[in-house]
Amino acid sequence: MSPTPTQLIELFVLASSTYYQEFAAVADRHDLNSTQVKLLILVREPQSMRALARQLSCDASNVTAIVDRLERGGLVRREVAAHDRRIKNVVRTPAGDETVQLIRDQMQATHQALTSFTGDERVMLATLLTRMHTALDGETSG
Amino acid sequence: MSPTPTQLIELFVLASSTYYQEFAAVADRHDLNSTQVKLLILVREPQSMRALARQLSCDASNVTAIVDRLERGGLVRREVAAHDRRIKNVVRTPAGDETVQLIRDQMQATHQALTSFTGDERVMLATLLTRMHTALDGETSG
DNA sequence: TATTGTTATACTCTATAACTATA
DNA sequence: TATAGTTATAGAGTATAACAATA
Repeated sequence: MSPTPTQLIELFVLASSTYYQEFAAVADRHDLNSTQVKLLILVREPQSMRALARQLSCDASNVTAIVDRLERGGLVRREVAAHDRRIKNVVRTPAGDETVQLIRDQMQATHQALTSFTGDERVMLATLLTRMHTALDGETSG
Repeated sequence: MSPTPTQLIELFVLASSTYYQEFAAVADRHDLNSTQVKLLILVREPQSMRALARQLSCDASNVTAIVDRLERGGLVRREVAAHDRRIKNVVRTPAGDETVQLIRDQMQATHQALTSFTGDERVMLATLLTRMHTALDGETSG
C-alpha cells in the first residue's frame, strides 16, 4: 500500500523529532544541552570560536557562553593561536574525548535503529535521503 | 557504493534539520514561530488548552501565551465549552484557516522534495522511516 | 581600519508556583 | 478536593551593540 505524500511527511517529521529528543536526553545525562554536545563533537579538531559560530549558525557571543560552560566542566580548553593572537582555538581535553565517547555509546542503540538495514536497503535509504536533502537545499537557498 | 552507518545518520540529520529550518522560515514570513504554527495546524478541530499543551509537550502556561499571540493576530479565538465552563476551546478563525492554507502552499515545494519519488521508492521510504521510528520509539521509552 | 573574542543587555521561550473559577 | 486556565516570575538561550586586543 503506497503512502500518501502527507503520510510520508508525517513519518519523516516523527522519526526526526524522536531522534532529536533522544539526542537531547543523552546530552542531559551529562548535564549538557544539545548545542553544547554539538560543539563538543565539532571540536574533533581544534576550531576557532568564530568557525564554531559559523558551523552552529549562531552568534559568536553565544559560543563564548557555550565554551565557558564546557571549560568550567573541564571538557575543553582555550588556546591562543600562535600565528594570530586574536584567535582562540577550542581544544578538547581527555575528559572531553571521554564524554564524546560515552555519548556515542549511549546513542548507539538509536543509531542502530537508523542503520539496521540490509546493504540494498541502506543504499536505497541513502539515495532517498540525499535526494531529499538536495531538493530541500535548492528550496531553502532560493 | 554502500554508505557507512555514520554517513547514513549524517544524511538523516542533515535532511531533517534543513526541513525544520524551512518550516521555521515559512512561519517567520507570517510573523509566527514554529510552535505557534504547530498549534495553528493542530486546531483543525477545536481543542482545549490542556489538550494542546499535551500535544506540544509543553506546560499549559505556555499555551496561554501562544494562544494570546494568535488571538491578537485574529487567527484563533477562545470559546468556553458549554458542558464545562472551566474549559476553553481554541477555534481557528477564517483568517487562521487562510494562514494555514498559505503556509501549506509555501511548504509545497519542500514537501514535494520529500515525496517526489516513484511508487516503489515511496513504499520503500515509508517502510524504512516507519522501521526507524518504531525502533527509536522502543529506545526512548526504555 | 578590519577582525576576534568578550561583555552588557534585552528579548524570547519555557517551567514552576500561586492564584481564580469552576466542577 | 480536583481540574482548567491564567498570572507572576525566574532561568536558559539567543541576538545586538559596544568594547579591548590584535592584525
